[in-house]
Amino acid sequence: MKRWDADQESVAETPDLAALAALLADRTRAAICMALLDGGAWTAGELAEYAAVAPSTTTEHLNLLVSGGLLAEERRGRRRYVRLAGPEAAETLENLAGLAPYRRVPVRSLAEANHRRALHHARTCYDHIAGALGVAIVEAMSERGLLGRDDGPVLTAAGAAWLTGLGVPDAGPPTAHRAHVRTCLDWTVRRRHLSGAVGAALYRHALEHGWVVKAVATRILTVTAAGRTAFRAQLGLPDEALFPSLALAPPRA
Amino acid sequence: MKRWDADQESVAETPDLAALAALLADRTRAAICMALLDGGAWTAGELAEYAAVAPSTTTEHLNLLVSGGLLAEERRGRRRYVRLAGPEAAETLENLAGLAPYRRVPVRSLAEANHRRALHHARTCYDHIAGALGVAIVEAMSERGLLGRDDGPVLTAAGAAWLTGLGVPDAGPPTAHRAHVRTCLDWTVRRRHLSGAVGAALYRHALEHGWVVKAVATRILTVTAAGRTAFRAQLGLPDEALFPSLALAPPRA
DNA sequence: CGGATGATTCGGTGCTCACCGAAATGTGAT
DNA sequence: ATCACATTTCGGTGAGCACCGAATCATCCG
Repeated sequence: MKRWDADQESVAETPDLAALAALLADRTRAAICMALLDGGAWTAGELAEYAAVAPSTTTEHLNLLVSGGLLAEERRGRRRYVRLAGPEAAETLENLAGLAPYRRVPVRSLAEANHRRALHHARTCYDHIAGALGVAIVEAMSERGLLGRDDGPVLTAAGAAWLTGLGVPDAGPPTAHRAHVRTCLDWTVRRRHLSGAVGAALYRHALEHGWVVKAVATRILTVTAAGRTAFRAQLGLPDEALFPSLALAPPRA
Repeated sequence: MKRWDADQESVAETPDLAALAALLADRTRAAICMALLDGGAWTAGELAEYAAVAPSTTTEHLNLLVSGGLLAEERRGRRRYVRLAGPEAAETLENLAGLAPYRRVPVRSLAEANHRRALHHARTCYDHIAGALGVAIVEAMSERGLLGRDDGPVLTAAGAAWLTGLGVPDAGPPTAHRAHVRTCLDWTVRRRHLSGAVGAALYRHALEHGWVVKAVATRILTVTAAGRTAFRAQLGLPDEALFPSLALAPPRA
């Protein structure tokens, strides 16, 4: 047990909030991170095109994000693949996005408008389901007593039974690093959707059973006919949550 | 139901992550927010002195933070009081701080060293208890089966019974806006402490029963003799969690 | 009514940083 | 070997912004 010595060179450690925030304070870097919320690995070139900046600029941004611990990289041949560093990074991004102000952006083409509508309807959020579909799932589960009331992140006994009945693996015993069940603010609908280990397990289940399919290179999810049947039978989801054409623009703030 | 029209001026909304992050990307503004994590209202002058910048500079920072929605202000006479806008803002800050890298800062005086040690030992985090004491509470509650295992934010039946036995108000039925029980990363100890509505209720209880007292103008909590007795009897907390002099520097990352 | 105090406005300064293009590096394919 | 392709390095440029001091405004106090 050492005592404090006034003459000794002495330092303490504080979390450098500003350093982390500075990583996201740039439009281009923020856009890169939002794109990576699909959970996949992108190459530097893909991100350069997506963000509409020169490849050299992208390199600099990726260097910052990787050394800041937000992104993980993997070099394969002449390619540089980057992805989000982990679930904590993803959830922090989502929560931040839910709290952030909205910005109006012009929609330039019909294709882009359709893309946006599909995103609002159903998409992946790192490793779970977001968008109107994700929000509807949480609300249906709450109504049916599968989740603790409202946004309280509690999986009830009935909820656990429902999951095992579906054949969803138990999400293990709650792991050391990941909260069992969690919700995060959905940035399109401004309501909560299911994340955490249970959210991830449910998404995996839906994929494996063909309830939804994921388009390559985007985060868009499409609900299949089988999926509609399953979501109606299991959770009584309304049509608004099952058909992209019925998804509306988010309510004004 | 309107159809999309290609010629119509058309906009969509995206969360402006960069705008929110830019608010925190500055050292001074980040320091201000961290200071306000004590949950209290500070005047502009106090923050100027705390952050070691000119009053005029502080004004500019506060304008940005308030109009960005992170801070709420209240003008009383010639004073400008600011506080965090709400629990969501506070929890976002805490989570961000937990994910942020550490920065070494020099400790210039014995007083500052003592201050730091006290902060590490026990402090308020907006409206609940953080520091070694807060972490010890979570761990003791987990060991005793009052909280769902590990960091899973589940309050067990035994936990609910324990709280009512203490006379802690039920934290209401889980409110619409606030998660019932939640944990957030403690930036001194890098482990989780209890937040959410239950964490807040527990802190209020401890204050009202004189288990802890809060020093004015800081976030430091001092455990009283009565508090030591109570924490030992109720949770079996070890002395390390009850005496500031035994609080050690955080382990190296 | 002064005089003190807290906060704000404004002009000006220096630094940081996002960006690009051109050239260079390294890897894969022919 | 040679060409194509993905990425990186580097120098330079321009814009944004954190900061201060001096002056001003508003409020409280004697």
